[in-house]
Amino acid sequence: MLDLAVDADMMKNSRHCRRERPYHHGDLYSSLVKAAEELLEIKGANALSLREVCQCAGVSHAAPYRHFRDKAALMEAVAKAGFDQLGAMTRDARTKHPGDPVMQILDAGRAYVAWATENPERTRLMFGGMMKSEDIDEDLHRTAEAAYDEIYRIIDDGRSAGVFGGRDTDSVVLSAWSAVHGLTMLILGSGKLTPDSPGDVRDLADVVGETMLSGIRSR
Amino acid sequence: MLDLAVDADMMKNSRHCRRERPYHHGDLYSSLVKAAEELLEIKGANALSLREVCQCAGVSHAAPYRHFRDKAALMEAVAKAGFDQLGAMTRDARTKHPGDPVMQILDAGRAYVAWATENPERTRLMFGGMMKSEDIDEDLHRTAEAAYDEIYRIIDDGRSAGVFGGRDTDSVVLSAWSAVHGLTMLILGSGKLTPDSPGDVRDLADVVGETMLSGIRSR
DNA sequence: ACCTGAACACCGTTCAAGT
DNA sequence: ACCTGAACACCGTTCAAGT
Repeated sequence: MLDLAVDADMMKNSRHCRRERPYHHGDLYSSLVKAAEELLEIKGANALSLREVCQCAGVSHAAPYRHFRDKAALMEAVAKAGFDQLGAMTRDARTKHPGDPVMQILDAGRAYVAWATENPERTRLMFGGMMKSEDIDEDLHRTAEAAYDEIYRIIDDGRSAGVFGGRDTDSVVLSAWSAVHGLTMLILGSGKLTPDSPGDVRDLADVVGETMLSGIRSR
Repeated sequence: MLDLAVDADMMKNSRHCRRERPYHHGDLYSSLVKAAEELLEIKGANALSLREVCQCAGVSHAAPYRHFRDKAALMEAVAKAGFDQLGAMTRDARTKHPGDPVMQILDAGRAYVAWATENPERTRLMFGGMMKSEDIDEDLHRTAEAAYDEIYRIIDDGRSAGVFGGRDTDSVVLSAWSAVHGLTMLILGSGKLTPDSPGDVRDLADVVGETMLSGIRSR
């Protein structure tokens, strides 16, 4: 809790932090989400305070309560935006390689690992047990489900085409997703795996991706 | 932040919380670790406060600072104990099936997923990015490394025996560990995967384990 | 050597009051 | 309808003082 002056400067210079402030903000909801996303990656989940987010957005520390039930609800909105991006990227990987399920799943895996590596704190937030807690917004659940469905669709199409095997699609999805998600969390969480360039990240994704493919290909 | 009276009762009844308190505690270090482990699983990482841990251990909220640099250092000690258990379980899986690398890795995977499912908050602590931060105790790094080495040894022996393939042992370890760790984190973190019995957990571990084995077996 | 109690700067949340 | 300022109960950390 040192360098308060430095922190203040940093917040002024951050992209989503405003200097001028009319009494009515205009679009405080999405300003708070943007500011929270940015500060989350800078400070980490543990050190991020709602009051900082408010200062960054240029409002008093009580203002968010008009738009969010509490701090957790703001973080849910950040997580939802993340699942939206993840789902969109997976859909892109599918449509980019029509009729080629192997390239679809490999590309989706690369994108998954790359996005998570670039947004580590957001990824940890999304998969850190938040989804498990009782009072989760139905909206968030649906968005996460939609991202999952994109993976399901790649695997299911691949099985229909005879490219992938397995007893049922859910088992194959579970295995493939576990491998990619596991690599992701090991990169984010372990001191051992520390790729220092996007190329390194992609190499790791390909190592795990190839092994995963040998495991799910039809024989 | 409600039910303070209830929480106080709960702490009194918790296993590692003491009622009588001589001025000198005796073994405060390990009492704090035990209390932190227990309260961590009950309240979750976000809601766990050092002051609660102190109350549970029967000392003032300033007492820990004689034994730990700060709150993070106490949590590191909790994580270290977790890696110790994980390493021991993997070693058990190896020695229990001498000469059978397939059963060794399958059993180790089952134990990994089972332990994490029973200790979700500790697992999230261990793999939640803590290891990545700059000022990590060398002790903790060594303990985590020792747990990794147990997995490495299973895979390396299996490759020497011609049971597992792959270009090098590290790639195979990465693939196998990613699959098991990914399943683990999906169970802990996603709302989708919610096994409600140890049998269900084991079934999931076997689904992912079999696919992973098809991927790493020598062909 | 080990622990306490008061103090400090922070935090999330609430609510009457302002615009 | 939207935002502020003061207030409340908490929190991590420090430090002189007690045992």
